[in-house]
Amino acid sequence: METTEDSGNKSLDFIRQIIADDLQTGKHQKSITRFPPEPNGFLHIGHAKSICLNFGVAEENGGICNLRFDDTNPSKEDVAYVRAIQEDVKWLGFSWGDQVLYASDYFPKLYEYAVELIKRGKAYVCQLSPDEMREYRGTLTEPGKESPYRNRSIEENLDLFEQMKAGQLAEGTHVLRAKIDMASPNVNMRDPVIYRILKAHHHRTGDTWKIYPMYDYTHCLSDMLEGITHSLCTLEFQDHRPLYDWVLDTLETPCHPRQIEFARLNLTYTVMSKRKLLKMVEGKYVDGWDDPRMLTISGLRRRGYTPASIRNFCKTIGIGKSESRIDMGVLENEIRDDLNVRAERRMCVLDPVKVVIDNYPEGLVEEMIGQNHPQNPEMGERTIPFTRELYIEREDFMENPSRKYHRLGPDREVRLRYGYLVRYVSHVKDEATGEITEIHCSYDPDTKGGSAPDGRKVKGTIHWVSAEKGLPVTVRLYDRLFSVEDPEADKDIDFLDQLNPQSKVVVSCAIAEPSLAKLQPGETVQFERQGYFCADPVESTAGNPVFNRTVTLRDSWESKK
RNA sequence: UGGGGGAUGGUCUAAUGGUAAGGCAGCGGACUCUGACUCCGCUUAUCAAGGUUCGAGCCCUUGUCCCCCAGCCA
Repeated sequence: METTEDSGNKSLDFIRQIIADDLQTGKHQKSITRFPPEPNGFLHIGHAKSICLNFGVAEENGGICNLRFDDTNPSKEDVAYVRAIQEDVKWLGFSWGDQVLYASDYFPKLYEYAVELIKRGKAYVCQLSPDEMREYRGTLTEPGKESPYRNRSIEENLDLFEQMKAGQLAEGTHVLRAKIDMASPNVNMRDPVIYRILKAHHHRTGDTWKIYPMYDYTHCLSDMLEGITHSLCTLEFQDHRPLYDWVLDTLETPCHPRQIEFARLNLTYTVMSKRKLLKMVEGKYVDGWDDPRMLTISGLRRRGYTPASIRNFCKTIGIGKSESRIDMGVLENEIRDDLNVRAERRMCVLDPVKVVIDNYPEGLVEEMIGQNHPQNPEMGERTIPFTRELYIEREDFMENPSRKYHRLGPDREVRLRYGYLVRYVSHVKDEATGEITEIHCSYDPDTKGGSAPDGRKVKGTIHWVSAEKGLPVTVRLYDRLFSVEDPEADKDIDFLDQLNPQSKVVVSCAIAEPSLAKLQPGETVQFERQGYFCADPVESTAGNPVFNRTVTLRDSWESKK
């Protein structure tokens, strides 16, 4: 077996080096890896890291990466998850070998290996209760005690194991244990359970099996059976590596995959464990696994994140062995980068205030021309109807603007993007509320399209939508799901108490340029000055699209204020 | 107080005995029909103390702090 010790923390290079060495020495012809999710929940951004790593290194070395479901605990698993996981991996842009693999496909072989273990005197059936077993296991500082059932004869073990398999014994009464060392300083080696009785319906094998193998026993053998060369997993399995190796060594298997560990992903302002995500879904704290606020792959997809942005994110954070918490801003930067080049621009007013162009003819509709992308003429252009009454963003007008404010205000001239230069005339205010209800402007007919023939410049360009031709839309603005950087930092506070009440804001009076009516669900556009918005692929009302905000634009005005 | 890991700016990653580099964040500036994008500039780091060496983030010694492990979960 491999005895090489890890050194240093540069896991990716470490992994690459090991693989390169193994290939060069002829130990392996190509590298075969696997991505082994348990189908007990949806995949999240943390899995994406593992997916990119496993599929990535296989690709780099002309090998393949298997998709294998680690479905050894039927009580937690479901076919719905199996389906969703496959979709998510595909969507991320990866493909596995000829077929999807399942640990449950190996149940017969795994059983044979267990019998072999018993025959070699390396496993025994134990009747200690769970409580007793915990007692016998010892503690972190004290060695365990040997089970009174440890030295049964091979024949008796074989017979009992057969009875377990046949369903003749009750759940919790008997388990099969590896006979290793109850005094091992590594508690994982203190005669770990390798099979338990579970009379649950399995989503693939039905009621065939009454006993199910444990992870530690299953994983190494599954890897071996598939000819996996490098088995990449997260840090918490480091203590399990001796057991992984013990099973393969004891069984003298024809090949022996090498387990290498790396740190799992943590992000600020979110939680990552499936257990917690499940709690949020079941407790209806979110609308489902694909709620756009969730950092699940399907949530991110619905939110408008692209596969490329997630792959780039995984590349940029790297692989290491030290626990870290990546700033959410890194992920957000990746999606901005990607969407900036591919999303078409549109105008949409989220918080409208009416503007009347006093000197613009009533009833006239002019079709203005807007570039779909300011840096890429190949993306074409669209027309935008301009009318006497328009809406602009409420925050684009200020009664008493500071010198640094470049938008509309008393005595100011600004450009309506792709429209006209307009000058402030007056504004109307609701006496009772103090709210501005209407702004009157005059336009310069010589500035159609937005540029002045006399070459005069204006500092501000604002976006607008025709009041009469505009398309009402629903937009959902998302803030971070949690209000604190590390929702799990304080162990006395439940992470659910850290949920951010502002995490979802629905804007129903938004109005957008009419060209948005043609947008397909799932497509993303940039609402100029507002951010990137994805037409919700799940929810959409005919003629009144629902948009999820993917991410905001950076706004230096915000920081200058 | 057992075992296994880890520690480089605010954050993440690189530098394998030879000028501590890059991304994100931050700050300043240029440009701009998006206060976006783009471009330019700047601030900030080797856990500590010893040792080896011409030279140490890297090697050695001793500490400190952090994470994981006592499921019939994975």
